[in-house]
Amino acid sequence: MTWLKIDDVAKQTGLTKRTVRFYEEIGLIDPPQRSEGGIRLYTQADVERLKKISDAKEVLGFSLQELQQFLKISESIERHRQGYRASPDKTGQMSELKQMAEALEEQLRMLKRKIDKMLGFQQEIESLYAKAMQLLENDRAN
Amino acid sequence: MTWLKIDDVAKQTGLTKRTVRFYEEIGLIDPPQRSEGGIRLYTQADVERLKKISDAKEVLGFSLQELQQFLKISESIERHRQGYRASPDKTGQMSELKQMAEALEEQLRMLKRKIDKMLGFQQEIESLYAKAMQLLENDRAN
DNA sequence: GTTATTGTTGACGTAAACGTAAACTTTACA
DNA sequence: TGTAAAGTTTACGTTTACGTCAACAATAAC
Repeated sequence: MTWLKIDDVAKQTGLTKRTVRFYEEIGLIDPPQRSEGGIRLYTQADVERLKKISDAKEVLGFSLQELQQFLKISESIERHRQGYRASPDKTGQMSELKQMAEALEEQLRMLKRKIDKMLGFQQEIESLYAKAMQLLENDRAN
Repeated sequence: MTWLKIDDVAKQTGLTKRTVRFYEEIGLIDPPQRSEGGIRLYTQADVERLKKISDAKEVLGFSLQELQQFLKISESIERHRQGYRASPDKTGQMSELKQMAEALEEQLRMLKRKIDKMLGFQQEIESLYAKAMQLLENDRAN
């Protein structure tokens, strides 16, 4: 296992060291391993998770709170899947799962709306770009 | 011409009255007409512009500064098109236009990247949703 | 083995994007 | 025409998401 220190992580993710520590502070990522002296040691998996978080934040426009929510949902479903929490509380699990499913449906609706609007903007920008090019060509013709 | 007051605008756009005034304050929208007594009077066009701004902010994740930049580009191109600024400074106009075109290309690249990542997330969420449904069905079978 | 890096924990600072409260004016309407 | 509702400005408050010291500890490099 090859360990990474916070500066490597920062370089690989594009986040700052401060941000990485901050994400740990607010519980967005689990506290990583530590060296004897107390220095944070990350794995490549940690880096991937951070990359994903960074992407999700940038692309989906999620706040860090929403991201926490979303990550909790994913993990909860994975946990259910792996049979963890074979708790006696069947009914509780069921209603929990239903809530997750509803939340996911909501996310999907949101995403689709956003993608649609993005495609709309893309069209618009392309049209603007075409107009700009046309103007430039007209000028060139003189 | 039928005038709208700020509360109507707020309701139509989904923004708050404070936000509408704030956008005016920072120059994101032009100051609207005023009544004799000094009350802001908006047109439907103002509402549409605000809706667009709101969409762009939400969907593109632009900061208000970036939005200003973007709006300036659109307007600048429209102005060029309509022959406004038939200024004697040909060369200046050209290089301005070139800059706009480059900025637009940059925006397009960014948009495409975002759309791609969004589609990726959509896949992922759909897969999560499928897993959740499967779990629910398994439970139902008991 | 001693410096130069790099890391750690506080703690306070800050920019963006509004929210909120106060004090006052303008409109709407019964 | 008087009063409630809606609007205005001014100004300070708040939340989010980090940035930026400072003071000290641990590693790395020579």
